Amino acid sequence: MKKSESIPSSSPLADRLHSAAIHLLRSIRRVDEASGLSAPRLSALSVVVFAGPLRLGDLARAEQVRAPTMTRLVQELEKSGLVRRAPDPADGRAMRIAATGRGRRLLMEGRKRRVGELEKRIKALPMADRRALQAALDVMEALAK
Amino acid sequence: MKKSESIPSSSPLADRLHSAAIHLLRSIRRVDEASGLSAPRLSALSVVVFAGPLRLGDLARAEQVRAPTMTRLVQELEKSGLVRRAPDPADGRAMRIAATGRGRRLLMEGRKRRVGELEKRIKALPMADRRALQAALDVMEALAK
DNA sequence: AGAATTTAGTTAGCGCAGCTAAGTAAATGA
DNA sequence: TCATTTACTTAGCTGCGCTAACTAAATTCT
Repeated sequence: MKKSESIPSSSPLADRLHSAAIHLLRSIRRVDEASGLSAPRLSALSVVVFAGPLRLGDLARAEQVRAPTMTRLVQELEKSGLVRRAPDPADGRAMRIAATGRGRRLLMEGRKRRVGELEKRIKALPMADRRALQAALDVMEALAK
Repeated sequence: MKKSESIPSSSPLADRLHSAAIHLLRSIRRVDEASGLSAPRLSALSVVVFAGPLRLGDLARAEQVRAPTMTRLVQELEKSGLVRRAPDPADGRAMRIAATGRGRRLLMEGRKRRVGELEKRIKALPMADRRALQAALDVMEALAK
């Protein structure tokens, strides 16, 4: 999934989009590590921070992973003191996940670093390219369902 | 990294792009599995198919992974009969990786399936959205370096 | 030419993320 | 009330990424 010019024109859009997403994420991974959190943990933490306290199942759905996967992610985040788990007062089976102050802080810093790298590259782009990216984002988010 | 509307405007472009890439890939992963190959294997196979026979190191670089990772990926692809390894006649240390007929065939089918899902969603988009996506792709590929 | 260094790839072994299957406990409902 | 469903956890598997350490070939330097 590399050389887009060698891929015939049958479905190049989907193909290139897929490829671009893979390589974009791979190229950012290094920076992610600087925060001490992996991409999935950072992503989950981000949802907890921005989507407020929420149930584990909802978090799993938001992140498009199964419950056991999210259980483990949350356990690690909790061990690192970034997130707190409390029984849902309304439902004895459920757990409510909330960000701690430290979690909030670390996310912001991590986000700055991680996204800073991307941001740096984006800033180096001509305005037209930036606009193109901007315009495509809503579409991509919709595609990801 | 979910609700873009709750993220302040400091660096929303990079942030949203990152998030969109993550979720896009996650949403495609299921389909990928239908081919029997994981995303990394499919991606590597694709490079071998389209970028012709090439050395393992070059393949690793193209896929932005380290040599040992690529060694393992190639071993699995070879075990599945999708790829052939042969000593490089020009360099006794190097291995040349080439796709087999089966590899080529499977890639095409897999690509159709995998990308077919994306394609389906893309086809459902208004023309303007498709154009926006198209325009952003070159930019994204450049960003991924 | 011969020794030292560099380069290509492999092996070993680790951490982490995804999954399914199976279990517990609480909620729902017949 | 008893059965079923739902929410989460535990156990255990596969696979991908990495680094460190190794072998062997190529290259470089006397």
